[in-house]
Amino acid sequence: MAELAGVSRTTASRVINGKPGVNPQTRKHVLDAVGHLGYGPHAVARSLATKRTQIIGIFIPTPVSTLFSDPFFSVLLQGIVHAAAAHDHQVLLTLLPETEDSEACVRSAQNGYTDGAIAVASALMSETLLPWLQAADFPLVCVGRWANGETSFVDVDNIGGARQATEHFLRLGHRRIGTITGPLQLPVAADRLRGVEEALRAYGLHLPHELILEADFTELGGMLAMQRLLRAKPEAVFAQSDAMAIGALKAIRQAGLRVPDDLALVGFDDLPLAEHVDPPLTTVRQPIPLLGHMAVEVLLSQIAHPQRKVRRQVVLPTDLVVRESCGAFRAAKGRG
Amino acid sequence: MAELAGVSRTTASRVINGKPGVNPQTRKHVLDAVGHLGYGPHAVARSLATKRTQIIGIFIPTPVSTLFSDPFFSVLLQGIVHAAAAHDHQVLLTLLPETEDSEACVRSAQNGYTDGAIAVASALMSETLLPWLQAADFPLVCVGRWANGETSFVDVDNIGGARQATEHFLRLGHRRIGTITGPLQLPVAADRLRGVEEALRAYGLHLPHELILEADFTELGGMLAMQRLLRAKPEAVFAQSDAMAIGALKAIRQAGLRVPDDLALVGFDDLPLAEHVDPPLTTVRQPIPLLGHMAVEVLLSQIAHPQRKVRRQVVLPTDLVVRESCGAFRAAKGRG
DNA sequence: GGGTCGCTTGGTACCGGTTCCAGTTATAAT
DNA sequence: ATTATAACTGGAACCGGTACCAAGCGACCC
Repeated sequence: MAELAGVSRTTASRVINGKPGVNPQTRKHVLDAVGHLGYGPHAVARSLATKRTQIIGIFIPTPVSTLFSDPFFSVLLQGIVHAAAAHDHQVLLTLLPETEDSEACVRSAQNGYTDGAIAVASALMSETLLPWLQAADFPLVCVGRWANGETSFVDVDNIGGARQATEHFLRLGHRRIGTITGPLQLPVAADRLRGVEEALRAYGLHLPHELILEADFTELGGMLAMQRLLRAKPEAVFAQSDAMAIGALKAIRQAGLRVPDDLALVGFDDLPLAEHVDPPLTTVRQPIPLLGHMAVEVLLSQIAHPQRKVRRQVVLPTDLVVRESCGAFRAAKGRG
Repeated sequence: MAELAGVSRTTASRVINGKPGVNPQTRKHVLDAVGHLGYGPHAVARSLATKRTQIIGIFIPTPVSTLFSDPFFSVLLQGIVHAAAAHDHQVLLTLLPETEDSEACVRSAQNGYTDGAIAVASALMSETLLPWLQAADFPLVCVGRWANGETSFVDVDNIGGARQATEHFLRLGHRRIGTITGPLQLPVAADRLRGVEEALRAYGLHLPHELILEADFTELGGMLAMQRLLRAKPEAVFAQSDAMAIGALKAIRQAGLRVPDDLALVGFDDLPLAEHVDPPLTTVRQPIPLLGHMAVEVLLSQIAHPQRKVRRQVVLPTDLVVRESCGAFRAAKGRG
């Protein structure tokens, strides 16, 4: 122990934590000793005493651990890790075990290593785990809107983003607009659908049933949905994710049609992939790193003020990134 | 505390850890109490006593934290997290602060929260941090070969993979083969270059200087390198990463040439992106999730047997994934 | 010169587990 | 009946820090 080199551990503790009320000479003496024998405080012991670990958890239900290969998640994670580091916190990846006993699951997650946690919204999460976590009064922030008003969340403006995409189509002259959605029981999918409907309604249009295809956010799902959607002969298609848009692209090409000449296409996310496909994908960009930052901010403020029951709910704006697949450049050229 | 519900905490501890020597009736009694008041052991306190946290760290120097958006890293991380979970461990993401005082940096990383760590090889890591970590006798496994023989590592067979790609070109009849490398001071880049040279040598050929272009593994770097490489008029090009191959693709197209008709191209990694570009990229696949698994296995065995100084070094095989960009299908069609 | 105050410092309990050892009781052996 | 032995349980120390409180000490004031 460092305090062998001079003083009592109380004083050593004061020096190391930079607390006031220590003689400058004593302080220097302690710091010398610290430097001399390469001492570093033992974080675990400190946590036990202070009841703070400076660690925030990320809860991932095992069944959805394919999340990792989702670029959305990667970028989100990067944002979270950076924001956490800026606040002197570390990030613990916690895989929630697959079990029907969600109470035990929550207990194991809330094992004391984390001061609070961030969870990515998913059907699984919301149905089984969230209620327990809330009941345990554990600081938690969801990424993605969560229907229950009790929980803090950060989200992007899904309704607005979908509306932007749809309005873009409408301005380009398209009227028969189809959409490929995610699982509609997820708020994110329902919101994006609603955005499409709102934009159409503002133009006095409505979205007929046969132009809505429900899929699962994946590329394969997008391809299958597009194959069915083609029968309804849309002029333009808004896919709720870039992955589905890319699947749709394949289906369209297989059907012998061209994008954007025969069919305009817009995605959602702005994955790095989006600008590399052929044609480059017009898409709705989400400020994902910012989303991660906000999640950390909200979580830390909740940890710092556990008594304050205010749950903060943050919604960030989206941008439409216009590339080739929507046909806007071609239309402009034709006009100009 | 749970032991208020019956017995001493010693006995409670025995029950919870499933140790022998407890009366079945007492055991049941304790378990009832545990279930009744929703008790879960406090991981931090346990760690303090046992000196084991069941957490493995992943060390990421801040300057290279763009790693997160690298699909290689995402998949690796997924493999690590899964393997760790299978051994009842969690994963802590530790961003190493940017500072020239690498000793302090290492001390902060080795703060007691982790039983050991996995680090992704990088120039930065190897030059400054690794020596300290080794000196501290801290269980550490590198992903990517590390020149110093003292450290455990897991890696893929970079030499073999590059050889596979080159032999593929040779079998297709190409003789003037160019290559775009990563930073050659990294073992991974040097190895892949060596694989190319070995394959050529087996055919009695050698690699002239003007056909080697050093880049930085990124798409932009690949594009710039390809622009210069085109002057040497290669028939086929092996890029040491898919990202660079994609950059090369752009440069080739800008130059008015077609792949694979005018120039055959092969990458390395098999990113998800690889099959979506046009033309789909022939590439050398790395077993990345397996790499993560092995890293965890090696690390845990090292943690379990700290006295045994044997550093394990694992090298996994690679596969050539043949798609369109190498021209093999076209060649076969032409022949058949 | 004695009392108060402020600055520094050390003593001690505590966080919530684990571990070692001693003690208690029941059972078996002599 | 007495003692050895085994099975079970509890007491106390310990892991390495932090927090609270008391005490030592010189300066200052009256």
